[in-house]
Amino acid sequence: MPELPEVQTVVDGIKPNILRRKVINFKAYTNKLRYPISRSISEKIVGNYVKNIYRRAKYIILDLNNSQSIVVHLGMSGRIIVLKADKDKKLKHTQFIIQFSKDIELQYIDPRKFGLIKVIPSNLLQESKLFVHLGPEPLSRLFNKSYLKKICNNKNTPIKSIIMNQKYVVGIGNIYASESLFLAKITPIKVCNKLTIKELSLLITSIRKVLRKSIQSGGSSISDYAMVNGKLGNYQNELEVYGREGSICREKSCQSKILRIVIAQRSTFYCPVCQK
DNA sequence: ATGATGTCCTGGGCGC
DNA sequence: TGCGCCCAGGACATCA
Repeated sequence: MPELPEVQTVVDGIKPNILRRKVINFKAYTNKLRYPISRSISEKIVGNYVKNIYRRAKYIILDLNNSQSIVVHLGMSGRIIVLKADKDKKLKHTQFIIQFSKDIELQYIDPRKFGLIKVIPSNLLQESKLFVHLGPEPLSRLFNKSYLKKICNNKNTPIKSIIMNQKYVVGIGNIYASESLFLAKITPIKVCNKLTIKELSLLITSIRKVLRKSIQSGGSSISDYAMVNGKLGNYQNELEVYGREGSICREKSCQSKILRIVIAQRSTFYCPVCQK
């Protein structure tokens, strides 16, 4: 499911519900997501209130007043919903619940169990194993053409693999990689050291445009993603190439069909006419 | 060291 | 209706 726009939508959605609320209970319904769920989570978080909520890459971070941070990743199929905690009722595939004061709770729903939850001291987050290899945020100035050019210069990897690699730039997954490359009119198999600085610059602005637009739409609801109130995002209706294999390209006067190929084991969609 | 491949896990959709 | 197969938005470990 969740790439940067979806994670940002979750963060924006839970923020007004739990900011300054106190954690009063933590319950896990599985002992393992991507990693084992530590038994000490409860004692590290219960009784403390939420000071700040933000996103880094595809991680959701809740800073607590005791200098601990709750880190959540949604993996492929993770969702978070905000509920009134009146009935202690777990939904299908809920893997953990965090209860807050004033009867608010977060339920983490994840059928495939590829997500994670970890509590890490706030001041050690950046150097933690989860964060230390992360590249710049795509919406920040650190992600610019000279930076990207340097990365691309001595590699013959397809450009799509570069922009999906969290080491080089974070937040872009399979959907938005295809969408950004379409907007930039660059074919996803193009070897990255063949791209000119101009093309890379256009790719950067395209990535930003696609991500910003999707955030405004509440993300893409494909299969199981929804916003924290259960409403669907809308960006799935805006997708130009992702999931449109065999359909006609939407670019004016282009009659080509959208193709699907596999790059690094992942489905990749593009227009063979518009993208060079 | 880098890039390609396999793997964690479950469910939905399809063809037979 | 049921079974088996393929596919899925992520990210790591492992191997060449």
